[in-house]
Amino acid sequence: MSVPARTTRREAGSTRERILDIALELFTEQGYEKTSLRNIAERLGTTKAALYYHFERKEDILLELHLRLHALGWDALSELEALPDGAARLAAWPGVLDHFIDQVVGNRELLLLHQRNPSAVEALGRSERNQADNDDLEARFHRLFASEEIPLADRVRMACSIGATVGTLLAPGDIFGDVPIDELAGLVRESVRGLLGEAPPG
Amino acid sequence: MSVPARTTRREAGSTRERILDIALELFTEQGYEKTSLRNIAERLGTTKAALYYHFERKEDILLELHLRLHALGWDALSELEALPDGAARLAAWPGVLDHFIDQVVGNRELLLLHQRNPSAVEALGRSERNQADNDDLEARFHRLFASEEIPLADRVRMACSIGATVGTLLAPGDIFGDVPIDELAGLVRESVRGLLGEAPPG
DNA sequence: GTCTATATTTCGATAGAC
DNA sequence: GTCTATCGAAATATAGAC
Repeated sequence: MSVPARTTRREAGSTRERILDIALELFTEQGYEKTSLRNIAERLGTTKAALYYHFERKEDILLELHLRLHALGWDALSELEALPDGAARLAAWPGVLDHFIDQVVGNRELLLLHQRNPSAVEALGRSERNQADNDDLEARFHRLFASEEIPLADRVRMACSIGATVGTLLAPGDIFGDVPIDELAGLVRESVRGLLGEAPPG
Repeated sequence: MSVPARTTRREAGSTRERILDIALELFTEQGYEKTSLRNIAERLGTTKAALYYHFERKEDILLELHLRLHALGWDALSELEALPDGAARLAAWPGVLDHFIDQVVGNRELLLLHQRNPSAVEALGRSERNQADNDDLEARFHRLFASEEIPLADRVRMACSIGATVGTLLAPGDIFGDVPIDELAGLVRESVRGLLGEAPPG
């Protein structure tokens, strides 16, 4: 590995970390493909070639950012799978979702990066060393939503609650005016509770 | 204009239309930037240069697809603004959302294109002749969700219902197993009704 | 309307000095 | 760790024959 051993533990203002910060911002704003290394280097106040000391390839910058969200997904799934089976798991959903909402608020930028660059992130999983991890995560996720031990109607409600959360909390800019993110999160929590609380008519 | 006048009215299997079909598919699968004109030409069974007879620039292919969704957004907003003000508009929301769900199902591919290529679509609006239209649409949309004539909690519920709908109905592949899209739409309808029907506790 | 050939630009990546 | 200089590939776009 040519990755410098010194920066393995994250130092706050390290160059490596500054690159990741800038990349996160530019990838999200302009898109991964439209963001050139020259683009990143300019904002960092250095040259394109300097970046190659810290990352072997452009892809590796995106990969490192991806892995940080990947770890969160891993935790979230473990939390779900630790719950009891069937109806009991469904009953525990509101609590899980509360935690999920906190995670969305706390990792808004990382989630936006993924939401706005789905193709680039998927390309990572297809041609990388971490393909195994990725496939595993996807399989576990699929097992949760395709399994018939929970009625389809309830699985759809679970999906709707996720869609409502990310769709609203990741909504661009100040859609609602300048409402603080925490107040918004609280309102989403209440809204989604209504979604989960009722049985289907008939 | 070098655009051929003949294809102004859409002929079913015209080359122009076949290009748009292929582009829609490839842009969505691989992303707009990663899809080269050579890529499109190959699947069409022709050459890169031939595409330039039908479209002046690559951007124009995306633009035409964008305008088709743009028109739908225009209609949707007009429908909303035709409703009475304030609380009455909120009361009419469930009916509006029913229509919206139908539109999402009926235009799934176009919506996926936009969902998966936000940066490319935004770039269209910044440097194009249709910037005025785009800004207008955005302003009207913002007016709806930032206006204080509807309580914030209710606006959040409106946003959540949209997020739940697109998040679930545009979910990749067969998340729930192979459930027909119409059945899924019905379940989303019921789920979201629960979201809108309840008043916040306290 | 479609072709071959080519101009032009930009990007990711490398080499080697300091 | 960062620099200058450059390579090589790939993309958009154009020119002009058919």
